[in-house]
Amino acid sequence: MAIFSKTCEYGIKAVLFIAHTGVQGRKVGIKEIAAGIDSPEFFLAKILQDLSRKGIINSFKGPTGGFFIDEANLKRPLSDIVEAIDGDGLFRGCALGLKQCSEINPCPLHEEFKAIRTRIYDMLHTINIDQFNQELMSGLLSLKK
Amino acid sequence: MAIFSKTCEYGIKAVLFIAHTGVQGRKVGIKEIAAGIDSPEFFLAKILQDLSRKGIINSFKGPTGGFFIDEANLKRPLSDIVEAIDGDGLFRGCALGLKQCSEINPCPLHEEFKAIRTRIYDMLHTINIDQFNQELMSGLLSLKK
DNA sequence: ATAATAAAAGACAAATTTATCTTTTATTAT
DNA sequence: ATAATAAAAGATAAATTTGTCTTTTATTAT
Repeated sequence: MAIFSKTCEYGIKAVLFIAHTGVQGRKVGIKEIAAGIDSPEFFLAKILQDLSRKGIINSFKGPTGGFFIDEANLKRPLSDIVEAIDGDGLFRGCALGLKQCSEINPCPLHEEFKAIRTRIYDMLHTINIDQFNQELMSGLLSLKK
Repeated sequence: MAIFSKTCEYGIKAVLFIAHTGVQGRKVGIKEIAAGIDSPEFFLAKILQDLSRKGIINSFKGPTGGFFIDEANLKRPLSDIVEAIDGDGLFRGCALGLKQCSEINPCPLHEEFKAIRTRIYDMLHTINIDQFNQELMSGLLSLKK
């Protein structure tokens, strides 16, 4: 198992890709995004539609249309994307899937996972989308392979 | 998304349950385990067969048969179970699923996830199976609900 | 030896995730 | 107005995960 679902992996990569092309004030089409992050085009389209409907990314139809991310959305933490796709199970759920796991009714892993959950939570809430633009532009970071 | 797959959640809970009944030098049948951890019986059977085949837990057929965990296996770290079921993606894989993600070809989340991966790795390798027996026996920990 | 017991193995099915293709709608440029 | 473009929406399907049931094999007690 990976940390995120495939859907979420594609979603995050696509959002970072859109943000980074947006630095040039440029909208970008699904084909270019899919190629840029090495993901199945039609599947990614579905994911971006979903994020778009939820207002996390922005889009226009028609010629000169495409996806982009406005100022407000650029400031979003990564957790917004993760939550929209995978939910909050990663940083809120019980490691053993117990509905009623808590401080007073802990599962065996409760204490040891607490710190990790917090850590993941903090990270996803601290990082925001435009944070990587600089490094992405200069080719220091990879979104494919 | 949860941290572990359902299969892995059931697997871990079952192993802890078997270990804890084993304290009384007692083998335990699939029905009792499934009831004890609130999991689908036949599905769990498959999981335990797999762990048994891999030598991570022990079993005997026939009357007086059942599952148990021998001395050596009780000393195993939790990571052995997780790896046997979910693989090592959780503490080794790239957060964005990139095959070639590394220090020299990092994905955008590489640096920030490094610490978390290490943390999860350490935790799963530090905890061993019989570690919870005391608290499980005294009812301080929950394996169901 | 035989019947009873319990795990192992096999076969199948539902549910979910991942992926593909087609049609529709909104927008732009001519 | 019309044609071209690109996302949105709809429909379908493959693959994987999760779950269920039946048959076989090993072991024990009678």
